[in-house]
Amino acid sequence: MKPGSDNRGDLSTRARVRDTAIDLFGRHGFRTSVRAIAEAAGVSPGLILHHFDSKEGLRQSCDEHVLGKIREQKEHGVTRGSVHQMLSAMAAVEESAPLVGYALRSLQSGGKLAKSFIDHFVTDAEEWITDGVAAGTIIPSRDEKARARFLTIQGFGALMLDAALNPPDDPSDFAAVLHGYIQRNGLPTAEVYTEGLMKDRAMLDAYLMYVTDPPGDDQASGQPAKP
Amino acid sequence: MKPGSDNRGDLSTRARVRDTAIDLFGRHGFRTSVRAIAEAAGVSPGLILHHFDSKEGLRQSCDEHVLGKIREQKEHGVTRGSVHQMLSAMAAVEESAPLVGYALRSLQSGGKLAKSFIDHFVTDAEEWITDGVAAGTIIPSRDEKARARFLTIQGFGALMLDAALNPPDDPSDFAAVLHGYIQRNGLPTAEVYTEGLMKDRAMLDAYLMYVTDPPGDDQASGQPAKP
DNA sequence: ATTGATCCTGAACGCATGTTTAATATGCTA
DNA sequence: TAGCATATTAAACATGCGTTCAGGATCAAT
Repeated sequence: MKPGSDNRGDLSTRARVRDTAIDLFGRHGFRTSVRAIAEAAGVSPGLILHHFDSKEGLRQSCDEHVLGKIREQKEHGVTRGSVHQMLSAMAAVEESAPLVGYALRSLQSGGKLAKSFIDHFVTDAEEWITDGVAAGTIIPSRDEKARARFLTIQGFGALMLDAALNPPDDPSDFAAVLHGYIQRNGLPTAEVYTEGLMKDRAMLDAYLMYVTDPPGDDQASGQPAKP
Repeated sequence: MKPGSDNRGDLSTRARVRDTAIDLFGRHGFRTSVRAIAEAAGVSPGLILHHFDSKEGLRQSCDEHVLGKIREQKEHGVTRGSVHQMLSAMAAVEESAPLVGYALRSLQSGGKLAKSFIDHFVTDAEEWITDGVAAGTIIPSRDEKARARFLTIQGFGALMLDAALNPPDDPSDFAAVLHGYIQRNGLPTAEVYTEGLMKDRAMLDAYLMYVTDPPGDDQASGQPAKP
């Protein structure tokens, strides 16, 4: 039926528009205009809405494609381990760098892809944490799932905020962004995760007591979470 | 000279416009239109630009005011301690809750206020960490300044990302946002910070070796930063 | 070759936005 | 009171945006 697009699969104009959209959205955020995407892709603005119905439809297509590609990379066993390792590896591959940029942007705006994206990495974290605990290299937790999610959110959150505060010369060079982050925070990260932060159990005990016997909704209570 | 505004200090129309701007910017982000702010403040759109020259000028005035108020709160010694503790305390006070909202929004867009805001909290963190180390409750670091910054960025970053991923019923109720965050991540936070994450020093040693003898720019090197 | 579907374009529409402008109201000063 | 600077408004302006529309180009099928 469709003469040019569906049978030729992903090499079509539609795919090209989607890819340049991913690239520009990742580089300059989601406020990038349809016209700008059209010009970069060498098509007319009208065509984009012919293919994707609306700008929102275009974003949805981008979301799906990015998530699919990331899942694909995982299947191929590109990386195992930490968030930053995987992102570094992906950003280093020329082809998938735009995907990383797009994903990070979508994290910032917290859409549906953001949730899927994080869930994906949480699952990943759960796996290598379980392995680590079994191997005796990682301390077990009272709630492994909560810790995996926490570590993932903490990792991405710190990365995004650090990048926002220390914008590199070329914000679209995500390898450089990662590099800068590790340079600034590598040592404290390693320290805190292997040596801990608090010397006694006062904070942890306070929290455990807090959940067992929660006080009123006032803020004058114990000190549940520290930094 | 100015009959109504400057001598009467901060009770003027100009101040009212600024305050409602802070409130709306915090609630709905910086894309809030000048017209919306004008309507909420009960003035005409033109008046806002008469007082602040441009929307950017309005934002700058908001930035200065928010930063000043936060500094003021610190001077009065309202709170000491972690990011979440201080934010909780501020968000609980009806009057200063909008300031928290505005500050978090500005963190997200990473402007100039964001840097000042973070710097402020980093300084705060340095203080209570130094005290903690002196008191023997906090483990010393090889680079105290870097760790203070890291912990601050990690704390804010995790909070912002968590809030973006789990939007509460009323995103403008920042006390609720904080509460939700602590509920989800309080335990793992306490765990990781008092018990650590890694059981052996392999990761830390790998990083220390990494900075002493940095490899090429490939990602196939050691494992500098973990999650 | 004619048809019909799809791809694609260029111009236009409608809307929201930041900003400007001309005019009016207000209140201090002389 | 007269004058003048300031506060304030309502309307218009200019721009960029997402989107629509009418028509042309391209290609498979009859």
